[in-house]
Amino acid sequence: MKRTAYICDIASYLDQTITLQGWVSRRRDLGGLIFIDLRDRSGTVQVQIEPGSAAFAEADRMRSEYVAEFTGQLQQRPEGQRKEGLGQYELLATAARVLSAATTPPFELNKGSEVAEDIRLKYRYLDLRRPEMFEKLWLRSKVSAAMTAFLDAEGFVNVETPMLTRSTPEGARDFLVPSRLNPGEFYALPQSPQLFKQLLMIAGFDRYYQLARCFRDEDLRADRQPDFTQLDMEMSFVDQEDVLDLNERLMRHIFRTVLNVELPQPFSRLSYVEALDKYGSDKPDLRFESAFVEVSDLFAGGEFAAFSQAKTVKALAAGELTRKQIDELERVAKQNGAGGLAWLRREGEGFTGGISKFVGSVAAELIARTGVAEKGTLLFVAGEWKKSVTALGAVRLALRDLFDLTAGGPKFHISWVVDFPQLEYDEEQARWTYMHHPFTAPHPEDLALFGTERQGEIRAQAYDLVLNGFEVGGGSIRIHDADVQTKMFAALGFTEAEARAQFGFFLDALASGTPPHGGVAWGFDRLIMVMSGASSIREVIAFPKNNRGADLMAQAPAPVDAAQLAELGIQTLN
RNA sequence: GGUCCGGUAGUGUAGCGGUUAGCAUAUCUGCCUGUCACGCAGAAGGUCGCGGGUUCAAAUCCCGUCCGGACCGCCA
Repeated sequence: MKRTAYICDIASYLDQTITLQGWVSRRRDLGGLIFIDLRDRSGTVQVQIEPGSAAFAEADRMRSEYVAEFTGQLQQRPEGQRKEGLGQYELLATAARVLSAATTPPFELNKGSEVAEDIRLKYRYLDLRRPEMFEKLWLRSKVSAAMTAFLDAEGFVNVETPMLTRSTPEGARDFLVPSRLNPGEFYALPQSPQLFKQLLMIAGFDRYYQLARCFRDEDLRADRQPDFTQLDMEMSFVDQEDVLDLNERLMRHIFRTVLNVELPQPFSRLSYVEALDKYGSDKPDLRFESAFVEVSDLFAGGEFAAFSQAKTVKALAAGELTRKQIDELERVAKQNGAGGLAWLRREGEGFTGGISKFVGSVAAELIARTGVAEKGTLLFVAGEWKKSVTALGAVRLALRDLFDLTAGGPKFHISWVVDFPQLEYDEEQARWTYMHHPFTAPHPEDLALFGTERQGEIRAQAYDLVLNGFEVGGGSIRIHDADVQTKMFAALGFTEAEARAQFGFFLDALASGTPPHGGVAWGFDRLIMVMSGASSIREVIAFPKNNRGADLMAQAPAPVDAAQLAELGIQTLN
C-alpha cells in the first residue's frame, strides 16, 4: 500500500480509508484491544486494533520504534475520549504490516531531553526522531529558505567557494589536508571564504552570498563547533550603512516569516567602547539593562588603596545577595581576570559588609548614582579598564542567570556593535595585530593615526550583530586602496616581502581594479540556536561534535591505515 | 594548558565507611476490550568508569587516570 498522507494532514480524510506509515511510538496492549501511537515527522496519531481484525497478529508483535504501516478508517474518537489536535482522531486498523523491526532503543525517546547528551549523540539517528529535534532542524531549513529567497530577490549571486584551499598563518588554527599528488604539501580547509568573496567583488559580481561551511581547529564551547555554517555575503559600491541596512532588512524578513516576530527598525547600535564600558562585553546581552556605573572619581585619592590607585572602578547594582552568592560571583570575577570582587550591602542611607568602612563619605553619592535598593548589593571591580569591565561583565551575566533577569524583557534583543578598534596590542607577542582581519578598512578620519603611539585608537569600519548576548554576525568594509593596505600591513609588522609571500595573489587582484566593497558573515548555527531557544549549538546541528571535537556516533576522528598514510607521504609521531 | 561540576542495571536517579546496592522507567512472561505515561502480578538485568591507596571493612574517604559537561586561555 502507498502512504496516503502525513499524519498531521489526516483531518481531511475523516471517515475515509487511509494508509499511514511511521514508527511505533508507544503500544498499549489491553489484552484484547491494542492501541498503537504511530509517529511520523509531522505528528503522532492513535491506531486502534481490534482482536478480531486481520491486523491483530501483526500489531501484537510490534514494539517501540518498529516501522509500521496501517490501513483503516480514520474516525473521530468516542466522545469523552477526544483530546486536542490529532487526539480527536484514531485509525481503526483493518490491515497492519511491520515494515521493519527495531532493536530495543537504548533510551526512551519521549524522555530524550533528560538523557545524557553523549548517549543522545551516540544514537543521534534515534535522537533526531524526537519531534523537538525535527522541529529545530525544520526551523533551520525554513530560515535558510527565507534567507535565500530574500537575497535572491535582492540580486545576490550564490557562489560556492573551494573547501580545499591554502593555509594562512594568522587567525585560527587550520585543519590540514595532505595532498597525495603533491607529497609533503597540504591544503587547508577554509576558516571562512573571506578572500574568495572579496575576489568575487573584484571580479564584478557585485553581490554575493553563500551558506558556507567553515573550519577552525580551536577548542570547542557550547556555541562553537570545529565545522560550522556561515551565511557569508559581500556587496560592492557600498558603505557601512548600506551593509547594515540590508542585513537589518534580511533579519527582519527572517524573524517575520519564520517566527512571526517583528524586530525593531532600526536595530539599536552601540560602539565597542560603550558596550564594554557599560556592559563589560563586545556582545552584551541587552534583554536586561544592569549597566555599570562609573565610580572611579568617588574613590580617587581615598584610603582604600585597591580603588584609589585603580584606573577604573565600576559598580554594578544587584539584588539582595547571600555571602555564598557573593563568593560565587567573586569566583566568576576572578576567573575572568579581576583581582577580586568588592561588595556593599545597602542598609538605609548607608552600607554594611564588604568594604563599607571605606565608603562613609560617599555613601549617599553611591546610592544616588547606582540606585541600589534597600538590602541590595553593590558589586565593584577595580583595575585596568578592559580587564575590569570584562570581569564585571561576566558577573553581570552570572547575575542574569541567578535572578532570571531576562524574564521581564523582550524575548529577542538585537543590536549592532560598531566602531571596533582596527588594531589590538598583543601583550604576549609584544606586537600589534588586527582585531577583525587584515583587510578591514579603517575609518577615513583615523588614517593619520597609523604608525603613531595612538594607533590603538584607530576605529575600524567593522561591525558585529549581537542577538541575546551572542555574536551572530560580524563584518566590515574592506580596504580597496593599495596605500591603505600597505599602511595596514606595516602596522602589523609585515614587510612587503612577507605580505607578498602570504597574500601575493590577493594583492595582485586588489591592484587590478577593486570596487569599494564590504560584507558580513552570520554565524548561522548560533542564530538558529538563539531563535529556537536552544542552549547549545549542538541542538541545532544534525550531527554535531562533542566538547573534544569527537563525533560519538561515527567515532571520528579515528586512526587510519598505515597504507593510507604512506600514500600521502605522512608519518605519525606516536 | 587551566578551573569547576559530574560518572551507580538499557535509561534517569537514591545511597556517601558495614544495605542482599534501593526506586522509577524500559525489557521479558502471564492476565486484562477504550487505553492514551494504560493497569495488575511476576522475572531478568549492576566488574557502583578504570587503577592504586587508607581501613578489620570502600559505591562511599584519598591519589592517579579515563570519559562527559560548563567556563578561562584560544577562536582574525
